[in-house]
Amino acid sequence: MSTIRDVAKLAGVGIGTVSRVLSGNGAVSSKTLLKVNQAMGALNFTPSRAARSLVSKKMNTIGIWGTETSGEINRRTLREMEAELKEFEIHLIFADGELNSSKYPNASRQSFDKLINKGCDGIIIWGSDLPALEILQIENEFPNITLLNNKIELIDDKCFYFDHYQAGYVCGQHLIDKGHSNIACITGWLETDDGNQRHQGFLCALNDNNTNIPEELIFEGDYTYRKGYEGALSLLKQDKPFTALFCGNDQSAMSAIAAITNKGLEVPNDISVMGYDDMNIARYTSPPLTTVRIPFNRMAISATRRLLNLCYNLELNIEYDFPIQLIERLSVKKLYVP
Amino acid sequence: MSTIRDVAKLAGVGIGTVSRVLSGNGAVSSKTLLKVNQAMGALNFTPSRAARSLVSKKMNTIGIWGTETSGEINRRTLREMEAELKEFEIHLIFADGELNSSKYPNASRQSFDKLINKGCDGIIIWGSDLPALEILQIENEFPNITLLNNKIELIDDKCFYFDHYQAGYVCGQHLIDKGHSNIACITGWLETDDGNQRHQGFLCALNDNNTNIPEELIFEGDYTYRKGYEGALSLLKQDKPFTALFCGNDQSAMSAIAAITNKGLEVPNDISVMGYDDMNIARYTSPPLTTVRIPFNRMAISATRRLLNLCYNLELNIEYDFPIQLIERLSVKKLYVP
DNA sequence: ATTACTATTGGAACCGGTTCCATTTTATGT
DNA sequence: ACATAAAATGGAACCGGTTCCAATAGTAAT
Repeated sequence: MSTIRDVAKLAGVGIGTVSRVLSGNGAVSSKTLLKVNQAMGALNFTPSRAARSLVSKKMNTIGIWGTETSGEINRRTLREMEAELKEFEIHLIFADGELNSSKYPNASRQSFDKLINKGCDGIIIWGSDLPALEILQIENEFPNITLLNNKIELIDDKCFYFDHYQAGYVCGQHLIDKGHSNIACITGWLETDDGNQRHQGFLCALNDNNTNIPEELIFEGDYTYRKGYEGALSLLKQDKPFTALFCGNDQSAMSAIAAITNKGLEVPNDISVMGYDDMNIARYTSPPLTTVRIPFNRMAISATRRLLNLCYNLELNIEYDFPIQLIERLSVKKLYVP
Repeated sequence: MSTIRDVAKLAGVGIGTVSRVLSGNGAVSSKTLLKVNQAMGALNFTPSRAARSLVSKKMNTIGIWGTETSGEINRRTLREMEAELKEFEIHLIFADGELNSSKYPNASRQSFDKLINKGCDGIIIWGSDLPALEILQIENEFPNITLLNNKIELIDDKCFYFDHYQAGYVCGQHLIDKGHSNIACITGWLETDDGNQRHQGFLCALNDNNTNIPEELIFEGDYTYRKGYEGALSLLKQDKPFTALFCGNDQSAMSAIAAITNKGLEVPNDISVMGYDDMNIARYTSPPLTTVRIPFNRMAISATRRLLNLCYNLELNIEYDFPIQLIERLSVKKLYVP
């Protein structure tokens, strides 16, 4: 609990000098530097975050806002962000994601206001829970934000997103390339932008290959295990047979596989299944899951760094381009086409 | 950005009065109360966390330390803790769990010191990564800690753990009750206390029923999908046939099922598999997973509340007893015993 | 009306840093 | 050696709250 004044007294210098040593800014002679460092060591001195924040008007804390902070992928990502911030002694806090803006129209603004005012220096908005207009308003009065997995043209330099449209296209094309023409799908959550994009990209790939997918074989999911399971059962009940199923994420793909298997059918012999995300478990399912890998960590790191640059006038490196990767395993089978 | 002095000026009162209104402590006449509240509203005043922390010497932040902050179960739990803390406007931060004390002998102490000194008012130590002795030392100079999923006799009132021994016993007994006598297992991570306990409890149940499990049918896992998969393959390669497999957690159970299925065997007809944790996905696997549910959320909430009580002199309700729940699904089959 | 006591109120001092300026010390040039 | 510029240093003032005490207003009792 020693203060800068204790250090100054022990070292026989003024408090300004100690402060200079701490920040490394002003000029300090090597002799005094040594004295001060010794004193700090002897007193086990650590500067008070609170006092620093009070004068610097920086909380050295950034917040994350959004409901997408669940899911295995996202947790892995949070870890990476933590690591990135630790170096700068910045804290990461969550800004409750339960407040869904559609359910509580004003809740999001309120929780933002709280954060913005005194809680943290910047916010990473994860996902597209908030309407673009609202985000733009927020950005206007509070420019220290960064978007992760969301895209708004007007503030493109603060957006770190992935081309889900293209990835969806790759998935569709892959199933076509494997000889499938009767294809079903369980979409992601279509109320989110990325869920929509990957679905559109997927449909476009089919269309470009003169394959069309009947309405009955499109099941609207929401990324959960539950909808994956129910979706597969529902699709199987339709009259239209299909040989391949594209799912909006790995979770629904996994439970869809379970449903198919429980119905006595075999993956991939009867039905090929393709996922999206490449979760850890994807390689340990039965059969191992063909999926597409999103470089989520790199996106998150860049979003974090951009925010650090904004908040603390740093110039950390950032990337905006995130290539996808098709991961072929065994859940998609090549159809023999006569 | 308005301060308490701005509010005082606008309301025509002294700063002390505003402070009294803020804290709700001192006596304030209803007239002034109204004036001050109006002024605060007009200025959109929010008190500065930094200034408050500086004088109160509380950071209004608590930390989580431990490698166990991964895994679906744990993430769900973190959410609950967040919610609990939000009410008190306390922030939750992570104290890097990568620093494994065995890998970096001093790293844990160092990162603790940092946190303790100025970072946060209390710490929840999650899991048993740190040796008990070290925890006791820490507790000695820094009493604001709480243990989650770890037990140390001397500070039992700060420990919130689950009786994994008993749960392991229940699992063993369940397999026995279902008529199995040739049982294999893929353990959890035996270097952790809870992994060990559930294994011992499991063995004890078998032993109490005059069933013994040969060395070759015990595969030492580590909770990962990978070890579950490899473990199942390795066990199948042994010469000893078995009809049931107990896994240290759901993740390894799931990948074990995948391995068994990939080898052309059927769960539960050829081999019954039992998990441990009851992850979300457990009911959507094929077959749905028989497992045991740990009331982790409730444990975490109590650990959090206990810490709040310690740090901020509150008296929130706490519970210490956490019953388990056997969740029977379809991955364990009743054997016909002649 | 006066006294005695209680309820309100204002604001100085403080928490532990940073900033900035006046002052002192040291270095450089002639 | 002396003038002068440059480097190093000390500490007051400040950030925005809380705490505490002296001062003032209000109330009841005599």
